[in-house]
Amino acid sequence: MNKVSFSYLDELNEVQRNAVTTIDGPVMVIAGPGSGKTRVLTYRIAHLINSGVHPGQILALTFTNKAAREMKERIERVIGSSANKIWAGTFHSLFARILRVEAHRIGYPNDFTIYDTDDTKSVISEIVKTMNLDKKVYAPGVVRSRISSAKSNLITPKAYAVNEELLAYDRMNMRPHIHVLYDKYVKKCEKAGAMDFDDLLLQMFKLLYQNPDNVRSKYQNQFKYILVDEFQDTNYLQYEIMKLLIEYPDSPRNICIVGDDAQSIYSFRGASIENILMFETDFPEVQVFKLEQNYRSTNFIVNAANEVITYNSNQIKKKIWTQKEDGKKIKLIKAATDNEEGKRVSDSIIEQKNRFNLANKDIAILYRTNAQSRVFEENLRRFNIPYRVYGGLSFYQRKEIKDFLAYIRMVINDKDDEAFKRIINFPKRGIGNTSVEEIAKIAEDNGMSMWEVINSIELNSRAKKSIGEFVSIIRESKAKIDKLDAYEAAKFILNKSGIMTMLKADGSIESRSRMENLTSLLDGIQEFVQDDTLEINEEFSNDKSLSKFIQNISLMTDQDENNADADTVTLMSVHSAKGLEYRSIFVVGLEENLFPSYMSLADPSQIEEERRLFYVAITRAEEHLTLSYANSRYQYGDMRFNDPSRFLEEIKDENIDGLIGITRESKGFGEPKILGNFKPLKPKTASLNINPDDFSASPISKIIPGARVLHLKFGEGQVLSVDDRQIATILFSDAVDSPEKRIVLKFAKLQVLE
DNA sequence: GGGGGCTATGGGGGG
DNA sequence: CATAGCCCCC
Repeated sequence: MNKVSFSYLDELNEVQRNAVTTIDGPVMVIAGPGSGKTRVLTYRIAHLINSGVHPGQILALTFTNKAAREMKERIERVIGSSANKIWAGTFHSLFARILRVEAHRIGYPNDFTIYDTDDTKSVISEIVKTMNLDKKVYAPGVVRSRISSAKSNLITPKAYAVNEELLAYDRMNMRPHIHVLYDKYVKKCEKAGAMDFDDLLLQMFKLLYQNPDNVRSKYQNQFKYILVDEFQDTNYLQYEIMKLLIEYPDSPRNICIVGDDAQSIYSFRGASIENILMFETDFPEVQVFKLEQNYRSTNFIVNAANEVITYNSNQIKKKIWTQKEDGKKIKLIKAATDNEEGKRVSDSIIEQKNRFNLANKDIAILYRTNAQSRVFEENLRRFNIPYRVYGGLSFYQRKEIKDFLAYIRMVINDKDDEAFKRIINFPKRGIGNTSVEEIAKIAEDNGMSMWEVINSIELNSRAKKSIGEFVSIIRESKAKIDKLDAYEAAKFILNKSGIMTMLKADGSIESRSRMENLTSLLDGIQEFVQDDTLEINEEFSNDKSLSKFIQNISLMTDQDENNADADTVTLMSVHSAKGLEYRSIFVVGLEENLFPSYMSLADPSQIEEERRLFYVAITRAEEHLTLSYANSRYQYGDMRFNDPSRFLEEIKDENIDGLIGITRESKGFGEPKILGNFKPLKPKTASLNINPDDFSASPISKIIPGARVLHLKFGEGQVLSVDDRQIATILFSDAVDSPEKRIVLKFAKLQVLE
């Protein structure tokens, strides 16, 4: 029955095997890209379980939802359904889960609200306004990041107020009052029963550190084995939480950290490479395993990665290597404009699919900023290449979804002033800014929530009647949530809110899509109600209330994962590509000011982080790596000109193939004139399967009317005519859209068939 | 006091 | 290009 099999150990190389089987005491795995890190992690967990560890005693922490999901899936494949007993997930989601049970011990309600970045910024703006500070100087984003990094370094508002270094920095930037804002912000969140993303860590720390009712030992006993993925991305606070969980008298200190300093790309949110050094000091008995053999990429790609990273001065010495063949050289696409870049990349994707028999899902386009996706989306659509965009504005960040969720938040936690402000006058019911500010002021002065104010204080605002309407919507909804299941309750609230009525009345295409989104959120809630799979810990699993549903929604940043197996090209930021691999990778927008980002140019350490980011990007590729840049692009509404990225120069020429396509010396405006044929292809174009080795382009002089030719993209065709500009009209009978194509001979790859 | 339209400004990455 | 803030009219 429970036959224990250790056969998976045969699939590992020696270093990997040692990293998997050394289960006692602290272990550090330094894992280069493609070195089988995830395999080591999953097999290590499988090995723990095979060695008699109960799955519920394992805590496996990751940074992104995507990494967590992938880890869980892979563990399940190895050990079966008991995998769902493992505490595997992101720091934020697992700590939120614990705090949902324990928060009352540290003065928070267990059904605390989670503030996302927008909520946080809005709270800060409010404080800046009431303090009569300049909102340009105290931009909410800037203030938020100061507060966030204070929290990440365990600096309380009190400590901040006397920390000369921080104060001096703020004075230098003409923001001497940040410590006051920090203090007020924390108090406001506490009063609203809300935690921001940093609080999920900070309050977890507080819980373990202050140790009410000896709660710490409960979790120390529960988590006998701790694993941390992407350790180079942890911040000080996360490190301290780990230590509280692992360090106690006679602790076996079973902690395994996995990471790669060369892939540290999150210092902007407080991650610190120093944690790796600190770990070696705090756990001197640590056993270190270095995984340097790369199983992912061919040699040209590995070489390029090694070359690029040598330009960084701060790094743990290691060199990745591969036994694979040289493979294809790196391709470079040089475009005149961002739009041409989009076209050439799409063009190149079609060519690769045909020449190398790649599926769409083997291909990913990686960019530095999410805003770059638009041009690629447009062009991929034009070529009828199915694609999927990760990141950017997720489903839960859409306006209509946030509005509806704000209603639900209000119904569940009426102290949630951020939700209150969002919906008090949405849909429009005649309660303007003046009234809202009056309510906010009274709330502030009396230490009440805004909801309490409108329920207890007679306002002289003439919006009184409308406020009454709002109160009854929320009250009636409140009366329902305990009687109905999450789905019925949500449907009731949505109806009451009037959002749907408003959208229906509007009738625009946009409104219709908003209504669809709301309906699909309701579907999601229905699914949640009917879902019968068990969660990690049974004490959490029977709650089907609406409150339970929305509790972790702020943490759900990924887009719907329903069709993860669909055959689509993937578009995403380099950050979210970490940990993934594709047969073919396009890294686009390689220009100074963009990649590396203009934000990083002044600071050498930030340039190094950009370089690590580039390192991450190129090491995602298994066989094909294409780098592209544009001489000019539209940014912030007008045309900008950027130089090619310094990172391109850091790759030795011997690893790079010649240019693809036109080299335009002129940095002119507008569309390049000649770009081949960009009419849309029908989807599911039959792959032509032309072996590139059998293909050799013929000289232009051979392309004459009547000749039979082979084209890499369009297959076999017959030349009808060639005009004096050397443009041939060719009949491709297999082409799905229009069989007749005009081909510019100067750029076309045509082979004359005898 | 509230709502709609126009102008000015800022624009990174993720939980 | 998107959003916030401002002005002006209802």
